[in-house]
Amino acid sequence: MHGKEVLPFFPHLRRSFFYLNPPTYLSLNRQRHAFILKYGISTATNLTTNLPSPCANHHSVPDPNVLYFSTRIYEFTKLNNFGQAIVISSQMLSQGLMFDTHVLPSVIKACTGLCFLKTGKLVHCLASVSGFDSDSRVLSSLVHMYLKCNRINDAHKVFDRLPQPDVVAYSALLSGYARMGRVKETKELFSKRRDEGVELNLVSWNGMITGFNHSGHHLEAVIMFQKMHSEGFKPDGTSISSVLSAVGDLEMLNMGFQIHGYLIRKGLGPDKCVASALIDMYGKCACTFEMSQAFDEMHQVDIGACNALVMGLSRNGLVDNALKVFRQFKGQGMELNVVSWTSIIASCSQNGKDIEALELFREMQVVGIKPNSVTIPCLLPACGNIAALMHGKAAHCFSLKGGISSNVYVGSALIDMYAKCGRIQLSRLCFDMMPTRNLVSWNALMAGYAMHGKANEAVNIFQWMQRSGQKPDFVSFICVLSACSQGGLTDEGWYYFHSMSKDYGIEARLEHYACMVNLLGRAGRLQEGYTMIQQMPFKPDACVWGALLSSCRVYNHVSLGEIAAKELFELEPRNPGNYILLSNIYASKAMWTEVHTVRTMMNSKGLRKNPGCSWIEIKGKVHMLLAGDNSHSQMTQIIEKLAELSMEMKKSGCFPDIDFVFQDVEEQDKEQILCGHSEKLAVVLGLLNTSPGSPLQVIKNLRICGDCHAVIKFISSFEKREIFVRDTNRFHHFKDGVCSCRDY
DNA sequence: CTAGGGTTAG
Repeated sequence: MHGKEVLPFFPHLRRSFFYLNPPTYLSLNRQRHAFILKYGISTATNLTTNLPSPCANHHSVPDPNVLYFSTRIYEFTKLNNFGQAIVISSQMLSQGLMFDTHVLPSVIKACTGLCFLKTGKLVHCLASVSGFDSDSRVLSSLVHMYLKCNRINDAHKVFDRLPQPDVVAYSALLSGYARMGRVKETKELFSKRRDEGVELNLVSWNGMITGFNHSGHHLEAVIMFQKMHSEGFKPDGTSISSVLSAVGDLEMLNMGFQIHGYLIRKGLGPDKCVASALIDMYGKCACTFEMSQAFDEMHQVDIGACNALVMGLSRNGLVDNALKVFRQFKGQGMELNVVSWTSIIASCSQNGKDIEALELFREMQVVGIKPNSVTIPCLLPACGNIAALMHGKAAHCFSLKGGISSNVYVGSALIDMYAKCGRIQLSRLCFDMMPTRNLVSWNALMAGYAMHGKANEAVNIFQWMQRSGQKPDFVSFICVLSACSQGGLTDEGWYYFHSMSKDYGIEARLEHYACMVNLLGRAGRLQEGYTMIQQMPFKPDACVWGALLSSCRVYNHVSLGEIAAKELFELEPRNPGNYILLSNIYASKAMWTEVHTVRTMMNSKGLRKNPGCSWIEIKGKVHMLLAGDNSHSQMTQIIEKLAELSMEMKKSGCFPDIDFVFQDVEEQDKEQILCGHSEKLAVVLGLLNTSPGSPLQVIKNLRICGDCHAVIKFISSFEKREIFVRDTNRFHHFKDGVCSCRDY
C-alpha cells in the first residue's frame, strides 16, 4: 500500500536546519543547485541536513554503525517493507551517517516501492553531493525510481549517465516509453540499443508490448509482437496475453485466430492468463460463440476467465446474460473478487441499468469486497445518469476514506457526476483539488460548464488547458463548441472551429459540424447552417440534420425544417422525435393538414411518441412521473396546485403557450394537455413535499417544452425557489423568474 | 514486463 508522502521526509533533520549557520546553509543550497545543474532534474526539496563531509566513508574500513543500518535497510527492502526501510534510513541520517554505494540502491528501491518521488529526489540529491552517484547500481535503481513515479524524462537523464547501460536498464526505459505512449522515443532507444550491441531478452519485448498496449497504441504492440517473432524470440504467456488484448482492441479477428492456433500448438492453452485473454479477445471481436467456446474448453474454472466472460457479454449488448452469468457464478460459490464486481457494475452503468449498478455496489460491500479506484469510476456514471446525488456523494466519501480520491479516473468521474447532478461548483472543486489531471479531466469540466450554459467558463477552461500544456483533442473541441452554442457565443464558436484544424491539425468531424449547426441555429442563422451542411466534406448524419431540425423548431422555420426532416426520416425512420418536431413546427403555424400527414406517417410505422418522463429526488427517494399518467398517489394535490399556479400566472399576465401542443384541438383542451407534462408534475410534486425555499432538481428524458419552461420560470419567482431541470441537452437553472439558458 | 475492470462528447 502506498502511504502518504510527508515532506521533507526526515523531519528531525529539518529541525536541525534552523541551527545551521548561514554559510553552511548557503553551501548546501549551492550543492542543491549543483545537483539540479548536473541532472537537469528540478527539486523543490532543500537540502536542509547537515551532511557529513563528502566521501567520508568511501575508502575507509566500513563503519560498524553504517554496516548495522545498511543491513537492516537491505533486509526490510528485501521483505518489501519499504516504510520500515525508510524509517531506518531516516535514523541513519540522523546519526550523521551518510548513505554509501551499498545502501543507496536499497533506500532508492524503498522510495520506488512507495512511489515517494520527493523523498527519492532528496536521496538522489544526497547521493549526488556525496559523490556516490557514479555507481551503476545506484544509477539503475534511480532509473527505476523515476520510472515508477512516471518521470520518464528524469529517468532518461539518469540513464544517460550510466557508463554501460545493460539490458535491464534498456528494458525498463523502453517499457517506460511504451507505457507513456511515446512511440518515437521508444523506437529511437530501440535503435540506439542495437547500435550499442545490447541484446534484448524476452522481458524487454514483453515490456514494450504490454507498454504499448497500456497506452492504447495497440497497433504498435502488435507490430512489436511480430518483430519479436521474426527475430526468433519465442513468445511466452505474457507476450501472448498482451498481444491478444491488443488484437482484440483492433478487432483483428484473423490475427486472433492465428494466435489462437499458435498458442494451442505451443501448449500455452492451459495458461490462465492466456485463456482469459483469449476470451477477452473474442469478446472484443464480437465473436460471442467463440468466446463461450473458449470459456467452456477451460480445464479448470478461473475467476479471471469468468470476469472476461461477463465483460465480453456486456460488451456485446448482452447485459442480461452478463447479469445471469454473474448470478450463477455467485450462486456456485465462486470467489468473486473486486474485478468481478467492478465488471458487472461497469456493465450495468454502461448499458442504462443505473439503478442495478447502484444496487450491485451496495451488494458488493455487503459481501465484504472493498471497492477500489476502478470501481468508483465505473459506478459514478450511473449516479450521474439518474442524478442520484446522494449515491454519488457516498461514492465520493468512499474514495476520500479509501485514499483513492487523487486518482485521475476517480477525479474525472467525480467532475462528470457532480456536473450531471447539477452541482457544477462541486465539479470545479474536485477539479481544483486534483493533484494530476489528464485530458479527460479537462474535457469533463468543460462539458460540465457547457451543460450548465456557462460558455465563458468553458472557454476560460479551454484557454487554461492550453496554457498548462495539455493538448486538446477532438472531444475538447466538441465541448468548447457546444458550450459556445449553448451560451450563444457565435464568434468564439467560429474562432475555435477554424482554430481546430489550423492550429491543432484536428480535422472537423460530424460532431463538430453538428455543434456549428446548433450554434448558427441558435443565432437564428438557419440558412447558414443549411449551407454549412451542404458544404460539409462528408455525408451529414442524423446528428447534424437533427441539430438543424431542432433549430428550425425554435424559430418555426417550415421549409428548412421539412428538408431536415426528410433526411432524418431516411436516416432514422424509427425515431419518433423527428416526426414530433416536424409536426410541432406545422402546428405552430396552424398547418393542421400537414400535422395530420406526419401523424399518419408515424402511426403507419407503428411509432409512438416517447412518453415524457421526469425524475425528482425527494428526501433520498427517487420519484418517477410519466406524462399524462395519473397513478402517482399525490396526483389530486398536484393538479390542484397546478390549477392554482395557473390562476396566479394568468393574474400576473402570463398565458400558457398554446404553440406547444401540436394536436388540432379546442383551446381549452390544449391547456389541459400542457398540464400533463411530466417535468411540471415533478416540479409541483417537489413543491408539495419540500420545505418552502429549498431548491428542487428534476431530470427529464426529453427536451423541455417552451410552455413548461415558462411555467417553471414563473414558479421559481412566485414560490421563491431555485429549480434545476436537466433535459437531454443541458441544465436549466431557474431562479427569480429567469432561466440560465436565456430562453433558447 | 506479470491479466482481468476505468473517467470525457454525441
